[in-house]
Amino acid sequence: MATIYEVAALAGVSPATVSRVFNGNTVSPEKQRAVREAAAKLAFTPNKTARRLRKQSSEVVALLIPDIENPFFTALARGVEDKAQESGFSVVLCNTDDDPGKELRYLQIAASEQMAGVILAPASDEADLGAIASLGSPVVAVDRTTPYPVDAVKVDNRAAGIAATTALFDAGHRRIACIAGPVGIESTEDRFLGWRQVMTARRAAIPEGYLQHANFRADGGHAAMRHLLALPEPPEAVLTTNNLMGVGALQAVVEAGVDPARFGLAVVGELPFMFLTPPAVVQVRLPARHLGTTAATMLLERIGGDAQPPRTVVLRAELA
Amino acid sequence: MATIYEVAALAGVSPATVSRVFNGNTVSPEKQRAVREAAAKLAFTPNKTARRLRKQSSEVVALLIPDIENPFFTALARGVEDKAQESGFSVVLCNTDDDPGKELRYLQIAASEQMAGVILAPASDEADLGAIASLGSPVVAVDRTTPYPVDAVKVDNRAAGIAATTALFDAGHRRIACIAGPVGIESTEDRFLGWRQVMTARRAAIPEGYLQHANFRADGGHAAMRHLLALPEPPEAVLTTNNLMGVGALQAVVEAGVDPARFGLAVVGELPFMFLTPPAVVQVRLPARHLGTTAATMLLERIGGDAQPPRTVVLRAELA
DNA sequence: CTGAAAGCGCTAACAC
DNA sequence: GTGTTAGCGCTTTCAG
Repeated sequence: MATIYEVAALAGVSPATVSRVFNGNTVSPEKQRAVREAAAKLAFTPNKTARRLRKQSSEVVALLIPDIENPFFTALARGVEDKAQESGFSVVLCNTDDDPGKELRYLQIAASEQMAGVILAPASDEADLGAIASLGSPVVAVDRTTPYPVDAVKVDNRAAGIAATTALFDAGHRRIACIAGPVGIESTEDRFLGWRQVMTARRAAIPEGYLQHANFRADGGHAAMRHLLALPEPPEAVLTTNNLMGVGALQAVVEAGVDPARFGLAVVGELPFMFLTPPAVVQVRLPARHLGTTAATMLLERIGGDAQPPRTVVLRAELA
Repeated sequence: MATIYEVAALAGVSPATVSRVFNGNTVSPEKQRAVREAAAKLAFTPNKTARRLRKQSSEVVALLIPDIENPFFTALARGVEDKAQESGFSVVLCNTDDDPGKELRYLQIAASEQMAGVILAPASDEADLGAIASLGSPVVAVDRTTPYPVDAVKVDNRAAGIAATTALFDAGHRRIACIAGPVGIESTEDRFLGWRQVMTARRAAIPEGYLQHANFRADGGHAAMRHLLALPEPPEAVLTTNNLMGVGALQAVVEAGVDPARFGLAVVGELPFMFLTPPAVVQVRLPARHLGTTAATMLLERIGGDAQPPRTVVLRAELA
């Protein structure tokens, strides 16, 4: 790897001039050319590490999400990467598994690698953004918000819950249960509130046991659905507040020998590669990728020096 | 962010000693303690950038894959991240979209960021590993191999094709078509060869048009399947050589009003979240995550100085 | 076992 | 417009 000094020597200029050429500063056309030629000859690539040490910042952002294998976060990640890439940024992927410890460790790495910024789907309200924030690196929260005054991009979860539940009503169902995520997680809580709002507005009873709190994964949805189906008066329809629980719930329905197309299953989120026909599951599509691009855009603006007060942008989910 | 000098001053030692403490070198217990205390008090985290500049290497590896939204690569990525994380490495995610240009650009970034290594699912045989290799950074190819003498982890694709086709035979099908990926891609080519081998061995005819080459995505599989179904003598079963084409093919089957459970569809790869019952699609599970952990393990060994000649490890796929 | 000092490659004042 | 120079924070000889 050639250095700026070797290029300078070959081009007959000073290192500073080489640096200027590669940073778009004013340099006379002749020297400009000489430098470029020399650089080409030596296959010179500026050493980003040295630059980073000097400038105290890099073209790398961290993306902290619970699990890249959740299709929702996969799409989100893709959106982030696309946008970052466009602006010459790289993104380092961090699976937190919703573990505050892992999250914290990654946040520290982000700081010590002087990453330019962080996009974070907080594992908990306790996410300690203090360290990274005090460092001056911008943070944007995605999918979930945090108590810290940082930018955020989220979905209108309440509306999503309402849309899904309404669709179930419109399909003729009345005895509608809800499989919600763990208590205390904002996104799922809001979706559940949407469900309850519709139920109340439509004067539908909510029998004992119709609200299930499950873990956020497929096994949680599966167990909850089995439980619901075993009730003395089982529901005729169910809303799950995220995609993975929907997967588990659907599995339980199928296993129970119930025709999923007759049972009313609605999920907030997408079940990728669904082939049941006619569409047996009501899905409220979350704009996952768009969430990612939006978050990345905001982060890049902050990195670019934008200093307006923290914004929260809310994206709408869409029934489909 | 406190520096090593501030810690040194507070602890009453030299910067070198602080460095030694944080690098596990021999330091007397008392100074050891003094340094740790001072570091804790100042919330000191070693600056990785400075260390990297000095040591000419980092704890970051690049992962270049076609598309994180392909569940196969999602799982692979998860495996890589898990393993890397275990050893204190971060991974930067790069979607090449099978575009050699993008691939090259990322490879250059990897070099100029002095990343410790690269895990690459090569977009093409032309992947220019020269630059990165000459830099001394290890590379391991994953899923697909390359002409360069680097480590590789792949699947026994021929066996996977054989297993899938055999399963179709065993289910009673004889007129079996194959939707293969683009020509020239090793993995898909081997799977297709597995199909042909079984067809020949079993003396099954391969009518005109029963071999379709499609792009690697769902729309490719969809179009190919429509084409097959429109044949004067359509096949009674079809093998697709990757997951996404399988998705498209299944969609086409369903759209054509054919019961997928009666039609014989086999795919090399996994269709995540399949709920058709009874299992309507033969799937040959690819050990995607394992591919990732294996690749990461090999890469880390190389980074650790392992200098044995390049190895290729072949993982088996499993029918399920 | 420990300290002093010399860089790693680059950028940003500061002079000219 | 261009060169000189002083670091960015760390690791690593080299002495002691």
